[in-house]
Amino acid sequence: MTVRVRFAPSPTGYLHVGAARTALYNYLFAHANGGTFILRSDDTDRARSTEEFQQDILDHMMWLGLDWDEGFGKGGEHGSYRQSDRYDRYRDVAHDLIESGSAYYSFATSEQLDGFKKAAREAGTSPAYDGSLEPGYGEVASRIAAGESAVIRFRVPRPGETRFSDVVRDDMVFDHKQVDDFVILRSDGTPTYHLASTVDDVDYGITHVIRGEDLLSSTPKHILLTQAMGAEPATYAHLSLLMGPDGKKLSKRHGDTAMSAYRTAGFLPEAIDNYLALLGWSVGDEEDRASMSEMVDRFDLNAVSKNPAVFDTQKLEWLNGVYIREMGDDDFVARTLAGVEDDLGRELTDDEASQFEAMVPLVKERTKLLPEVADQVRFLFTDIDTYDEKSWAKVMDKPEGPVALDAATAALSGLETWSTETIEGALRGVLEDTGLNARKGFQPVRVAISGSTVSPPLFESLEILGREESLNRIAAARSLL
RNA sequence: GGCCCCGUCGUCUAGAGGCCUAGGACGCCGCCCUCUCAAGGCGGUAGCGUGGGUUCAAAUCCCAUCGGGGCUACCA
Repeated sequence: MTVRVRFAPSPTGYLHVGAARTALYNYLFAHANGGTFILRSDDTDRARSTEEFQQDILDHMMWLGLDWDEGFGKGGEHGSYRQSDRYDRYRDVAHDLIESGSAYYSFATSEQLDGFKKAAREAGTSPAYDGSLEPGYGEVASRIAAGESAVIRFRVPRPGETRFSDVVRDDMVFDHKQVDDFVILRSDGTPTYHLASTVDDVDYGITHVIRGEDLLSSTPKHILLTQAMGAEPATYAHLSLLMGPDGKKLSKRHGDTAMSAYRTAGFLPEAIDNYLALLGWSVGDEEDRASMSEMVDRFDLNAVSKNPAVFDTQKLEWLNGVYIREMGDDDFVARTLAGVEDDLGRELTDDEASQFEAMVPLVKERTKLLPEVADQVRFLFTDIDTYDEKSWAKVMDKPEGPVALDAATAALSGLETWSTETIEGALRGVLEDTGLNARKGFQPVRVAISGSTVSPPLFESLEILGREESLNRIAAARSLL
């Protein structure tokens, strides 16, 4: 049997990190088993679905490298893979189900239903609607004939129970007393999620449904529906939910849940994929690092954890730093140059681009998030007209400030060749001459050329900045003392 | 309220009766390296929710309890 899995987000919001994790696990499972990963658009909630959300989901799936083999935007044997294009099919199924007695027209009003649920709650019994509020056969026929609108409900066989073996949760059993005669077709003729999703899973030959635990209690409905259609239910796997730092389901109020926020914050897709895999699965025995292909090789749905996982940004940042450090210099430039230019508000000249490239190895290991790059190299491309206040106070407004700058100027201006080695030699000489320790002797120079006590390594920075500019900056700072 | 799921360091996890005086990773703390900041190296901190069983032996099995979460829509 060829594995066919699907990720079926509703375009009612931006791609959420939790949804991205579900997509990733589907992707890993498909690839680990030589299967097909399908993307579907479950847009039956026409009021809340938008093209913008749909596009955001697509964009970020691609960005994360979660490319799909078949489905939305890519096509396949099953049309557009967009549910709103298949209303006729769902309606047909709903009516077939009425024919076969598995569903019925329901006239119960929401007031009646509320009363039913309230009574059940007070009595401490199951609040699941059992169809007991419906009119008799004859009346249904005449009311339909009279054109009265009704909803179509699935008739849950009672008594009874549905059993299934969930890949991550093992044996599950649901008493039908607890499951509603749920609506499959709304009064306006559009399908509900339960119907559309189940019909598609059947029609598309989905073999494994890997989704969030929030759908666990709906699974009996889907299985019952599938069986009523005369089909074999898929294998289900329900992933635990992602939690916020407060232990509650991860949501907007925990800050950023939209994948786009992480993208703009400067996270790498590789790092996010790796991190998301860690949330509910162990990538290796003593290692948390794994590339997509390594994850594909090792992925085992049975080994996925049942525990809900807290989304911890700190570890994500650490991983991001790891990936940045491992990136090739060229790749690093490609991914950060635009951000640097954006920060400057202009393009870099060829000479400046060379300076930037020279700085890359130094900057790479000091970067956790991409936008931090601009902060580190900005001093190369802009005049230092303001110095960081604390930095200035800490090293310049001290007796060693002018001493260090004067000595550095003397030592540096006499240099024949301007290189990291000669610069270091000259400045080390300053230490001996002035008796200052390295910290006191070097920090004033650092502030003079970069504006701050924190910068990339000093000697290299001086070399890259160039002799003339370096000496000018030291002189400018000195004149302020 | 009803039904369902889950419960190992602060966080993510390894652990499927003796290999566990519970391992790894992030974080945090300290030391080293060092021109700042990082990175790196070394060391440390911290956990089996609780109470009963079963067993020669339990983080691992059973029961109860407590705690957290999900669902309970003509949303998905």
